[in-house]
Amino acid sequence: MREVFRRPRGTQDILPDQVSRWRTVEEKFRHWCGLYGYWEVRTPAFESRALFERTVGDATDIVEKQMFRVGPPKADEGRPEQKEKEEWVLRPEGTAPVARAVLENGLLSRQSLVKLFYVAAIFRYERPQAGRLRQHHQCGVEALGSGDPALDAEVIDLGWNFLNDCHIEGLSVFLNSIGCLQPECRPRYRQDLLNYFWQKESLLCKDCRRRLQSNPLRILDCKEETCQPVARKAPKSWEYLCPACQDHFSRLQDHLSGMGIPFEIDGHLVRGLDYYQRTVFEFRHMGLGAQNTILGGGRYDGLIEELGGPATPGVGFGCGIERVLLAMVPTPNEQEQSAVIDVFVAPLTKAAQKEGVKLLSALRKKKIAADMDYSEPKNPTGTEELRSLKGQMRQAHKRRARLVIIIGDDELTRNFLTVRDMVEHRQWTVAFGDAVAKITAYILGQRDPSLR
RNA sequence: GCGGGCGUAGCUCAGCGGUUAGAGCGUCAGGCUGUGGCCCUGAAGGUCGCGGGUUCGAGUCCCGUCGCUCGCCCCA
Repeated sequence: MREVFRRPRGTQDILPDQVSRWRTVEEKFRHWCGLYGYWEVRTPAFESRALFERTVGDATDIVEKQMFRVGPPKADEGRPEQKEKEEWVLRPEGTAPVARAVLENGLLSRQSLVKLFYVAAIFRYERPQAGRLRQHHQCGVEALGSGDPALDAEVIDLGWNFLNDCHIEGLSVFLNSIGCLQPECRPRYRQDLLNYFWQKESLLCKDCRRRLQSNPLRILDCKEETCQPVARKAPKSWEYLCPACQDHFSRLQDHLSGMGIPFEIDGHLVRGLDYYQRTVFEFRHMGLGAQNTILGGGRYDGLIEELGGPATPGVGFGCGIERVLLAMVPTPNEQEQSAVIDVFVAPLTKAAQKEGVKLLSALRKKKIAADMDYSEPKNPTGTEELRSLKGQMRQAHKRRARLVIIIGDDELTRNFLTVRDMVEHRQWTVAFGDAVAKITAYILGQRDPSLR
């Protein structure tokens, strides 16, 4: 094979036979969001690099090495008069852009609680593997303006119902609280954790030693064999929660229990993004391989403030659509959803094709799904021949057309059309003049038998 | 950034170091005049990812390279 253009590493072409699966997931998500009172928002695919540095955290992997940079065109690159000193990146996550949009457009000055959802492409420069791509798609929700744990519960409940509606089996909910920024809460915990890990430094992997400086909470999460036992015996975050965080956490658990959502406390669940406070959660699916988190989220009460707005609490989650698709049990009829058409027009000569094309257009205007064969004759010069009737009938059958309209010399000279019902194996003729009306009526009658 | 596996037709894959590299599916055409599903026949389609090496001889062995894939890291 000659050299061809290939899609960029870690991206996917979603071909027609897969698109229906995507649409069902997206439609289910929109449906559930609607029931919970969330409104769709769409933000740009790229944002200021600083937005993510500030919110996600500049010591996180995402900011350190996973952001795709986008810049001005080559011709503009070195120009002194170029004003854009700002750096732009493809969005590596969904929450910060939504928070930015809420703040920038003053949505919270119109109402005290803003509930939004999004479906968006997310970009991260990583080595692809099963369930991990450089461009993936997330559907997510963000609820800003309330710190009530009932709102945390609502968000989790929404995710839970959505994923169950997608027929995902073997889903587990993991929950934790990483406290708040009050001195007696996370900072105190962090300090004790640091003391503990420094004592065990020799037992830690080299990444974790680095994390001692940058992000000690993440050591809890390390999968390295040597770090695991150390992490397991580390102080637990919930033992350090300040009274307010403790109350929040236990009320959330009450709500979830009341909603009948099974969950498990995971003291090692910290999540990689800096903006989280208090609640963090993940929905994991067994049997997805290494990347088994389908949905993840938490509370981010300091985020809006960090962006220069008023102190505003918020909760949300992001859910990986590709991972949902991997986890969904495929329903049998899902594969055979090739487009079914109502009418296939089969002209036998170029003269007949002129009539056929007119008929096609007229039928489609009547909302009848119609098509014909466009394959070019093998001998384009001279002959009047199109594809043989047999060939066209085969096409019609493959397209699962209900009716085939045959137009040949007989039809042309005597002003009628031959109509064949491919299901009932019957055929009849119709005068040219009322062909469109008759065919339309027949198809509508087939679709809804009560019209017959 | 680091490991493992794999690159043969559009797709899924056979192919013990030895002639002109195969199958199934798909595509196209035919099976007497203008009629579909099944069946039968035939055709098109491959520089065996690329480059080097070993050998009388390489799709097959070795090295490199690129790509894909799985895993580590991290995350959805």
